[in-house]
Amino acid sequence: MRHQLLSENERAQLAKIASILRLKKGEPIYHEGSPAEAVFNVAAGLVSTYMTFGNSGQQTMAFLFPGDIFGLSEEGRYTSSAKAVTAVTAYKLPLHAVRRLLSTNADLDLDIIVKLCQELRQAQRHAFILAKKSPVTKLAMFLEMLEYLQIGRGEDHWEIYLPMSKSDIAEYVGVSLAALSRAFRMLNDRGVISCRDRHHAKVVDKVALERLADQPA
Amino acid sequence: MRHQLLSENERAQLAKIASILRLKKGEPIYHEGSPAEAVFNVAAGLVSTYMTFGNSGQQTMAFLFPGDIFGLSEEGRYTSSAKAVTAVTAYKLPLHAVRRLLSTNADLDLDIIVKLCQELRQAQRHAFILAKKSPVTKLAMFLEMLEYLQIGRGEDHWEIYLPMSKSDIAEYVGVSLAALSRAFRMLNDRGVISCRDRHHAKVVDKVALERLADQPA
DNA sequence: CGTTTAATTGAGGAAAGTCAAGTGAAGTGG
DNA sequence: CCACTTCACTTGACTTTCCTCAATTAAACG
Repeated sequence: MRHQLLSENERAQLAKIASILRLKKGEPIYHEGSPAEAVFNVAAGLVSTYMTFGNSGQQTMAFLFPGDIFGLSEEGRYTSSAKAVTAVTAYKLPLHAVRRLLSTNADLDLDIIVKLCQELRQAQRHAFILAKKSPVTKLAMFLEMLEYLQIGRGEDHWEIYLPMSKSDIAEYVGVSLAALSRAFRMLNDRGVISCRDRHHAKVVDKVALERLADQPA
Repeated sequence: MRHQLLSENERAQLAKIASILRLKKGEPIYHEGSPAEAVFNVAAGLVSTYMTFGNSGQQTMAFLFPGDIFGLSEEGRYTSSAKAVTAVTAYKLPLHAVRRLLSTNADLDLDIIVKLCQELRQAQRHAFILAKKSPVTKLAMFLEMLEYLQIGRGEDHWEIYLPMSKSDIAEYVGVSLAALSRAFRMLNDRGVISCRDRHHAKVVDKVALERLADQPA
């Protein structure tokens, strides 16, 4: 069994102070810069956090899967915006209640630290993807990352599940939608992956995928 | 007074279990994938963490200033390599001792959580820089980031101190050294910044710098 | 079944990367 | 104190590649 952030007991405690959110696809959760009143815990579906450029366009900062926590704030304000990528169920935990729980329940701290380390590594992985120049390399790394996370969640992994749209992926890896589309095509044509439909891709040639992901640029 | 990660009391406790490292410029500290035995705390100088590509070249993941902690590991192995960018003094804290301290000293947990949140935001900022396409925008964001950190450390900030070389910056923001050089030149020529020497830059036109940093691409 | 959204594909232009040569500064030893 | 070596950076010419824009096609949704 995989490592759970919270024990059953802890979950029960949190359930008392949490409210349940049910969100439709595309629905906003909070906006960058607005007062941070709560942290969230994804129960089902996919959430993304993103930062908007002053003018237009946006950079996706993270995808949050079931079990993930989001709602990081700085000086009482959210550092990024969040929205539901698919239909989402999430727990909303008021900050004051979380603080109270943290101060009385010492065991919780260690779990939180572990979770934060995971998120930190995740952010670094993301930075690593963004640093690459070639769309193909970015996509290869992204697919490997999703596969890795999927395994970590203990789900089936004979094929990779992609809950988000191609433009969502494009905004996460930092390329244009057109370039991402071409990258997908190239992986398909070369027999590296095989797409059953828009949301399911199977890795056919794992070695080739790794080789592409390890490219310097 | 700025927020300190550790109280004087906590510092004293840590001092007992820490060994002091003195490193020359360029000296390696640990290597990606090697067994993680300790975490480190920068006392003076500048450290960088980086990941190497299978073939050659490397991506700088973070710059660590005095007060920063580094040595993040996953499954007992360091997730990146670390080296001294300048001459460095650092405290080396054996993992077993840190664990013991954490389990007995509850106050420490909260400080660690705060610190991890800071690092997480930092990693996200880095990702944001890497996502930009224009070298000028990347450099502008990098300079703002350094200024911000410098203020956070409570140091003078009428000019920005750049301990690292231009190629170090280039590897952090993800552009070629040539492109970075051109970006510096352009900020200078347009009167946005003014470089006293290789390691000191003054922001002349803060508004223009912000405008450049806020560009979408 | 029609409408809206998502994705593909093509052509053209802008921009950064690479390569390579040259310049400047910093440190070294005589 | 000054040549000499080395390292850090600059600058130019050329090439590659991705982005932009736009026109189609395909898929999802009511």
